[in-house]
Amino acid sequence: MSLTQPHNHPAGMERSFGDRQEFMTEDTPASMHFHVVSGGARLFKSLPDGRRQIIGFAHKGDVLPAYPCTHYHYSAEAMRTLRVACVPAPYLRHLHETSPGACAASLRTTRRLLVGFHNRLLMLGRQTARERLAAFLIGQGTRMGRGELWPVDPGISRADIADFLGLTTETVSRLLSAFHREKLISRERRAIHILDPDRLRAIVAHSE
Amino acid sequence: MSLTQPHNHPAGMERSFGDRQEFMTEDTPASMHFHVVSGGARLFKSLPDGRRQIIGFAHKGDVLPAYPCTHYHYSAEAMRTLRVACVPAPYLRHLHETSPGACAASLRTTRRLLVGFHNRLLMLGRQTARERLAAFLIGQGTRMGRGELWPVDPGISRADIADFLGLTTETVSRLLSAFHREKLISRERRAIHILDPDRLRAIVAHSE
DNA sequence: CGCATTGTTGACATAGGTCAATCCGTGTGG
DNA sequence: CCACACGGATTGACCTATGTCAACAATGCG
Repeated sequence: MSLTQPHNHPAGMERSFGDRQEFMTEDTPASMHFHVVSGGARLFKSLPDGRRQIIGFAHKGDVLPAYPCTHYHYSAEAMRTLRVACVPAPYLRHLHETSPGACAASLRTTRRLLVGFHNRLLMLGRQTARERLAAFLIGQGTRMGRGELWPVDPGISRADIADFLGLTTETVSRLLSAFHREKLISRERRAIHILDPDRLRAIVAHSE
Repeated sequence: MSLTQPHNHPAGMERSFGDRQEFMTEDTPASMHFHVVSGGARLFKSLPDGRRQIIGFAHKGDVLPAYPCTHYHYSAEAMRTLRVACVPAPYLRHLHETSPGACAASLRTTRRLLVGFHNRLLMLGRQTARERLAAFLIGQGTRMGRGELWPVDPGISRADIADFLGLTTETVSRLLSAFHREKLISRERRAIHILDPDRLRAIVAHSE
């Protein structure tokens, strides 16, 4: 869901972007990795006719890598404001080629991402809208360590949720209302609070 | 679609499996990477009620890695017969920690996989059944180098295609019939031959 | 305070799923 | 060498989850 974790690398040139500013575009030659210093970004791919799929969100500490060093294979835009440090691709490449530790760390985080994508393929390919939304809420609203509950980032709009889950805003809205009626969540302003994580988890797993 | 490419590593113990034999299971402690020597395998995840999503196929030369070295995060079964070399996870880990070249190579192949998954998220989340099937046929039936056309592996059943694309066998069958009527493909026995790759590609891209 | 953007809700349309019958290819036994 | 049986594949009739279109409500910004 979020991207790779930081290595220690030199603070490259920093740049800031405003709300919805697209700072990296699919099929653009990729020469920089972006390390998020503050704020958030959405990463997405889109089809020529405008259909969009959100690949993930990036927050403070995440790195948006320039994968194969020719093109970015996804686009990214700032959510509200965003500050990133730019790490030149050749720098990281060189680091990987000389420091096994750094390379192994990148490999580990990349693999962790991969496992996340396996789950999302299952979700998008085989789960119902209800199951997907429950999975999303669990993923966003609980932090893995403790069993703590966080409100879902209010910077994430219904459209973002829809584009993340492969649904429409209307469906997301209706399901959120249903979850609310079932007392699984509460909504105040845009923030969503999880009330019953166990039942949500049950929805994800057994299609309740 | 297929997994990572080979490093040179010692020929570990080899094992063979018969048709549909599941040789690696989700949530099983993972201690081996499997390097495919011959035959093919399907990699998948499934839900408790039996819904299944095929993550990818592996062929000769591909490696099925034990990602985070605790559990496999997907299951795999043989398609027809399969022969694999087992590479102990600690061996590869050690190699990665000591040889930056080997580690960088793994990182590269893992990243290539990641890019493939980005595309599949877009496909599963936002493309129609028709577009998905066209994308699948293009992906299977053309090899990137030349513009050569291969028949789709007849070891891949309609159920496999459906589970790969997040559809049902009936839908796949109906669409194949439609493609046949439109002279985009021909079917002989189970093998599917691509007749008009350009038009198939057009379907993938602009939702024709 | 009023516009503009986002979210909610409803009525209706449809892509794709479900269930069921039939077909076809291959393998088997007589 | 043929009948028969079994597992896929195909096709059809029908159903439903989700999308589409449209009206309206709520938020938040200038």
